[in-house]
Amino acid sequence: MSDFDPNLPIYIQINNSIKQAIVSGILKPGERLASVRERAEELAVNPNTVQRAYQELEREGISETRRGMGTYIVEHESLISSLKAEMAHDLLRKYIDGMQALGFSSGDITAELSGELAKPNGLSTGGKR
Amino acid sequence: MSDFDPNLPIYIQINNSIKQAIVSGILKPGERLASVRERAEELAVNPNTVQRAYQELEREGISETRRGMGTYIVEHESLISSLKAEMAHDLLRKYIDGMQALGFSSGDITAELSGELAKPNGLSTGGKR
Amino acid sequence: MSDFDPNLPIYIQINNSIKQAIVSGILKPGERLASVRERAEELAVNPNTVQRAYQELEREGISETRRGMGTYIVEHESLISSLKAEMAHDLLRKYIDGMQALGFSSGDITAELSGELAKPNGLSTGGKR
Amino acid sequence: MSDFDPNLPIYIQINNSIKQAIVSGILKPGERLASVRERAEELAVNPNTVQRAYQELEREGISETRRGMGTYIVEHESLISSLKAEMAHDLLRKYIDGMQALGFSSGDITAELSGELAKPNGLSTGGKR
DNA sequence: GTGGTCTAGACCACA
DNA sequence: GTGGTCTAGACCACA
Repeated sequence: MSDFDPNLPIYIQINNSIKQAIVSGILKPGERLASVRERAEELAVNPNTVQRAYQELEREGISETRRGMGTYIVEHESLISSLKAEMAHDLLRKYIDGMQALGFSSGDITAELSGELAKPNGLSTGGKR
Repeated sequence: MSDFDPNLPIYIQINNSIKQAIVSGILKPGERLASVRERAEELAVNPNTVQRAYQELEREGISETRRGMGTYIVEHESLISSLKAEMAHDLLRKYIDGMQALGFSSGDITAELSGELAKPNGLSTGGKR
Repeated sequence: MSDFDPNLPIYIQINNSIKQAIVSGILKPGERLASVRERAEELAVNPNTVQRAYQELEREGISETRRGMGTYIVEHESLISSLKAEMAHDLLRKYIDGMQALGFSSGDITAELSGELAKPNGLSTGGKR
Repeated sequence: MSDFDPNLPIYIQINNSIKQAIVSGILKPGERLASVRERAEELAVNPNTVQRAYQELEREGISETRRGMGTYIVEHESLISSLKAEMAHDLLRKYIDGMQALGFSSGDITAELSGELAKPNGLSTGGKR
């Protein structure tokens, strides 16, 4: 999984994937993130890049660094759930606004979604960009 | 309207907004785009940046330039409609994939959309990024 | 025939086509060229562009302007034949040098030519760019 | 070697020379190109101009860039050979079409080539444009 | 160091 | 006026 969108900074894409993992429960509050070096190797990316993603995460209050011990996801339960709501709302608005800019009505927007979800493999097409 | 997302190249954002305008009918096939210099001034951006957006557009077969006369949207009607389908599908997949990465089920995804569209001002919140 | 190579100035392409016409006998020494306006209309090009092509032609000693009468091909017979030799040599060197730069041997270069000329429609493929 | 044909965009000439180098085996698949800045200095040209040449190359599927590491020739062996065929055919058609436009017969065309190749220095006259 | 984007501004071919 | 190319040089993300 080292194919990044070249039009978006990689550190932002890494940061995002971590937030997704937290919100979806793959990473739990209090858990330790992979070390910068481990993660960099996995992603075939320079450690500086992972480092920057972790910094952003900390700035957002989602992780915290413990000297010599690594980076941990914050325990703050409500923060996680509000994060989920915020990210979902962001995705939703991007979808709705984008469709409306293309001239789709509310009915169209709902119909397109239903149609796509009804597809046999509706759950796993393409890649997230 | 000169606020660009700092995480995405400006020329891509300009290119995108033109495609939206075409698909939504604001710009019609055969019509002339604003000149590079005009548009650059409007957007408070360097002419080179607008030109790059126009170049991409031409590479995508959406516009054509007539020497000394300006840049025109191609007449090819079917191209416009396939462009609309492609852009809509892109938005849709980004929404679905994003939601699924957050752990939402198909039901949740539909419910969230309906809820948002039902809001009184459901048609014009936030900004398109 | 108004498809010009966008990477070469149009006036040079017009100038070239006139020289070809002279050398191939389509235009004869002493003959009058089409007026700037006529030619511009035929080529769907701005008169200034044709004008510039004619200027170049005169600079090369191939045509001369007679006030109020138009542009005429020079009578100088030897000039025409030397023009033919020069243009042919130019084409030839471009071909040979290009092929050699690609790593072809003299044998290859001859073989490729023979092969192409032996094709059924070997005399009229593609367009001159 | 910084003399460019003023009638052809410099970035196209640079792009061309790289393709020639690849096809003739001077540059091999997988190899790294000189950096934009290095090449710009060598050619006494602005870095932006070299970059544009590299971009075109990438668009043509001939090179790929690795973030922060440089630009590399693609490994795709067949692409190289088809590139060679395409460039040779282009040169050939330009020669044949040009000669025919001058009124030369197929016999003449072949004869001229043989004559030139038979010259003592037939392998290295003039400059490649 | 390496490529990507952007600005500021010049000059050219063409209309 | 209109797009195309080019220079000079800045700043950014990434290695």
